[in-house]
Amino acid sequence: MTVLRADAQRNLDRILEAAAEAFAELGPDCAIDEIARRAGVGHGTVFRRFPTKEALRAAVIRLHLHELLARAREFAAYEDAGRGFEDFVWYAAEVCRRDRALFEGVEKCTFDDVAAAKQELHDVVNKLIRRARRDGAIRRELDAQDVGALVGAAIEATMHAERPDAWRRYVRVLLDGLRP
Amino acid sequence: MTVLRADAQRNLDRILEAAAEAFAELGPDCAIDEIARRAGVGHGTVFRRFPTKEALRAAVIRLHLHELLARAREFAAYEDAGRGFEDFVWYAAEVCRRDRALFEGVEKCTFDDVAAAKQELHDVVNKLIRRARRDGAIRRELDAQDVGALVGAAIEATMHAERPDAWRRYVRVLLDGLRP
DNA sequence: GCGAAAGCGGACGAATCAGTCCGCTTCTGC
DNA sequence: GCAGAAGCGGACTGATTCGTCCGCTTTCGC
Repeated sequence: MTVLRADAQRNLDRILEAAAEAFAELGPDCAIDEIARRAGVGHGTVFRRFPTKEALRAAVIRLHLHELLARAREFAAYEDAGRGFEDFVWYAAEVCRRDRALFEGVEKCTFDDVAAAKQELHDVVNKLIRRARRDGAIRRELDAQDVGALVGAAIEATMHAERPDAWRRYVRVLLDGLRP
Repeated sequence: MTVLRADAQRNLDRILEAAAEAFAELGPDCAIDEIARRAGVGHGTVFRRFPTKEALRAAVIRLHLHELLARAREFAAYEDAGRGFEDFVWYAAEVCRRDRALFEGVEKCTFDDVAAAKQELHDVVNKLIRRARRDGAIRRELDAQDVGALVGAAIEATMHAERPDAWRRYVRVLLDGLRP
C-alpha cells in the first residue's frame, strides 16, 4: 500500500472517526450517507477507501477488537484469577455499553482477520474463565462458552434498559449468579 | 366491523399465522412479501387487512401478550410468591425462546392498545416481583423492567449456545443471581 | 509554476421494500 | 343461477440505500 496523499489521509481519518461514532450511536446498519455527512465528504469518497459497507464496519471493529484484546491479556495476567475475571467483565460491559455496534457488529462481520482477532480474544477470555473456575469463582457446570454467552447477554440487556445506571446492577446480578 | 366473507376470513387466519411464524423466525423487520408468500396470498391482500406493517405486527403481538398476561395472573395468585415468580420466569423464558420477535416487537410497537396491554402485564409482573421481593426471593434494587431485561437476555444467550439444554442452566444462573 | 497522478463527490443505476390501485375473480343472498 | 358486493393480487409508485462512474479539482515532485 503506497502512501496516501495528504488530503486523502485526512479524509480517511475523518471517515474512520465518523464511522466509529455513527456505528456506536446508530448501530451497525447505519447508512453510509450518514457517515459521509458526519465526515464532511461525499459518499463516493467513503466507497473509494472501503469497497463495501462491510469493509468499513470491519475496519472500525478491528481497531476496537485489538484494544479489547490487549486489555483482556492484562486481566488474564492478574494473580487473583477471580478478580481478573470480574474486572474483565466490568470492562467489557463498559466498552459494549458505550458502543453497541461493537457487539452486534462483531457477530455480523465475516472478514478473515476480524474472525482471527475474535478467535484470539476468545482464547484469552477462555483462559480467564478456566482460571477463575479453578479458583472456585465460577460454578463448575458452566463452561467458557456458557460464561461468554451469559456475559454477552447481560451486556445485551443493558442496551434495552432505560435507566442509565441499570447496567451496573445487571453485571452484578450476573457475577453473583455465576458463583457456585 | 361486519362479518368477513368465508374466503377473506380464511386468508386473514393464514396471514396472522404466517406473520407470527415469520416474525418469530426472522425478527420484527421481516418483509411483508415474505409473510404474504408464506400465507399463500398476494401482498396486496395483507395490506387490505392491515393498513401498515406496524398494524400487522401489533395484531400478532396482541395475541401473544394476552396469553402471557393470563398466565402471569395465574402465577401471581400463587400462595408462595417466590415460587410464583420463578415459575413465571421459566414460563416466560420458554415463550421467548420459541418466539424471539415477541420481546423485540413489543419494544417497537407504539399502538395504544398494545401499550395498554404491555402496561397491564407490567403491573402484574411488578406485583409478582414485589411479592417475591417481600418474601426475600429477589434483591431489593431490581424493578420489573430490570427483571424483564435480564430474563430476555438470558434467553438471548441460549440462542448463541450450542448445547440445546443450555437455556435451563442460564435461567438457573439468572434466578440465583436475582436472589439477595 | 506545471503537468501528471491521485483524489473528490454528485449524478446515476440497481435492488429492496412499504404501501396504492384497479381490473378481474369469487362468494353469497335471493 | 344471477347480480352485485366483497375480495384478490400483481403491476406500479416512491422512498431508501448500497455501490459505480466519470468529469472536475487538488496535490506534489520537479
